[in-house]
Amino acid sequence: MGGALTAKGRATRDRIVHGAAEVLRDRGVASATLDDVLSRTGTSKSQLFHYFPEGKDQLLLAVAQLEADQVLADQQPHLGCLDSWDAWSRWRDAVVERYEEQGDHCPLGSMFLQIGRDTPGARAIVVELLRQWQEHLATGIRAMQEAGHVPAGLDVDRAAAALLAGIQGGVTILLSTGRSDHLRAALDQGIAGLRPISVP
Amino acid sequence: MGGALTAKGRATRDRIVHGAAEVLRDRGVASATLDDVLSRTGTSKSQLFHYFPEGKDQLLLAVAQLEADQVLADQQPHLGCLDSWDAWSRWRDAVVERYEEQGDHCPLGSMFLQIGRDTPGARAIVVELLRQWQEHLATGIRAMQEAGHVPAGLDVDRAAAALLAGIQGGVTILLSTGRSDHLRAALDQGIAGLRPISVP
DNA sequence: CGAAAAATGGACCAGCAAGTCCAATCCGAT
DNA sequence: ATCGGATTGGACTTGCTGGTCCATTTTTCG
Repeated sequence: MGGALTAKGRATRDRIVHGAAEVLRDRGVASATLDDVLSRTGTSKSQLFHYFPEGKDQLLLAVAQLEADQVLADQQPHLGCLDSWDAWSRWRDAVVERYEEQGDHCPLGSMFLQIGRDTPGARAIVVELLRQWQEHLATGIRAMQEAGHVPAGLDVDRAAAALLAGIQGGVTILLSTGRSDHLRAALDQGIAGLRPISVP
Repeated sequence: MGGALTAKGRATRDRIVHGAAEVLRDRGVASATLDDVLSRTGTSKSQLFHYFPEGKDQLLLAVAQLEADQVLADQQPHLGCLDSWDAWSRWRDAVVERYEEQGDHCPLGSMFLQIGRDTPGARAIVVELLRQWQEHLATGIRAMQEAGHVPAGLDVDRAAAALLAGIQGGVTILLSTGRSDHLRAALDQGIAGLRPISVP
C-alpha cells in the first residue's frame, strides 16, 4: 500500500470509493454489500481487497472521508465569507436547499453506526468535520463583530456551538420526518440571536 | 397473536423485549443478534418467533417504541411543568444529565438505520416522539407567556421547534465527540431566547 | 527486450445469523 | 381427567457476505 500506486491503480481505487459512495447512498449502509460495489464499478473482489487490505471497514472509512469533505464543500462559497447579513442569509438558504435535496438518507451518520463510533479513524473524521464547520461559523461571527454588526459582548464560540447544534438537529429531524421546518427554525433563530437587540 | 396471550405468554414477550433492549444497548444494533437476545433472556428461538412472527424487524420496532417512551419519561416530572424559569433550569439539567449518562450510544437513532426510516412503523414512532416532545415544550412556553414571563409576541411553535432541533443536534454531537458543550449551549441559548429583551 | 512488480479475474471458502419445523410440554376450561 | 390451544425446546436449513487464493494479464523500468 505504501507509495506503490500507478496511475491506473489510483484510478481504480478512486472508482471503487466513488462507486461505493453511490451504492451507500442508494441502498443504505445497512444493506449495501461489497458485491454491490463491485458490480456497480465493474471491478473484481481481488481489486477491492488489493486497494483496501483491511476490508470493508477501510472502504467505509474512505467513503466517510469523502462525504465529510463534501459537506463543507457544498456550503461554499457562502460558508467562507459570512461577512454581511446578506451573506448569512444566502448561506442559510444553501444549507436548507442542500439537505432538502439530500432526501432521507444520511451518508455520514449511518456510516458510524456501522463502523462503530469509537474506531480510531471514524471518530476523528466526524470530530474534524464538526471542528472545521464550527470554526467557519465562528470566523463569520467575528467578522460581523469587527464590522460592528454583532454586539462585541457576544460569546462567539458559544453562539457558533449552539448554531451548529441547531443545524445538526434540524437535519436529523428532517431525515426522520421529511419536513425542514425545524432546520429552518433553528437556522433563523441561531442567526437572529446574533443580531443586536433592537431597542424600540 | 390476536388476543390469545396468557399471563405467562405476556411475561415471556415482555422479557424478550426488555432483554433485546439491553442487548442493543450493550452490543449496539449493528452487531446484536437474535441469539444474543435468546441467551440473555433464557428463551428459545421458537418463542421469539412465536411472539414476533415477522421476525427481527418486528422485535426491533417493539424495542424502539420502548426506548421512545423512555425518552420522555426520563425528562419527567420537569418536562410536564415548565411554568417558571427555575423549572426550565431544572429540566435543562435533567436533559444534560440524562444524555451525559447515556454515553456514546443512541438506542433510537441506531435502530432506524437498521430498520429503515421509511418502514411504516418506524417513522411513526419517531414522528410521534418528536411531536409529543415539541408539544410539551410549546405548552411550557405558553404557560410562561400567560404568566407574563415570556413576550406575548413570541412565535411559540417556532421557538419550540428551534429548541428541539438544538437538543437533537446537541445530543448527536455528544454522541460523536463525547462532549456536551454543544448540548448545553443549545439549551442555554434556546431558553435565553425566550426571555424578554432586557432593556439596559 | 525481459524481468519484476502491479493489477486483475473470478472461483472458492467459512461462518454466521435469520428463519423453519416438528415434537414435547404446560395450562386453562369443561 | 382430558381436550385443545398456548407455549417451549432446539436441531436444522438456507442464503448471504466478507474474505482468501492463485493464476493470468498488464504495466513499469533498467
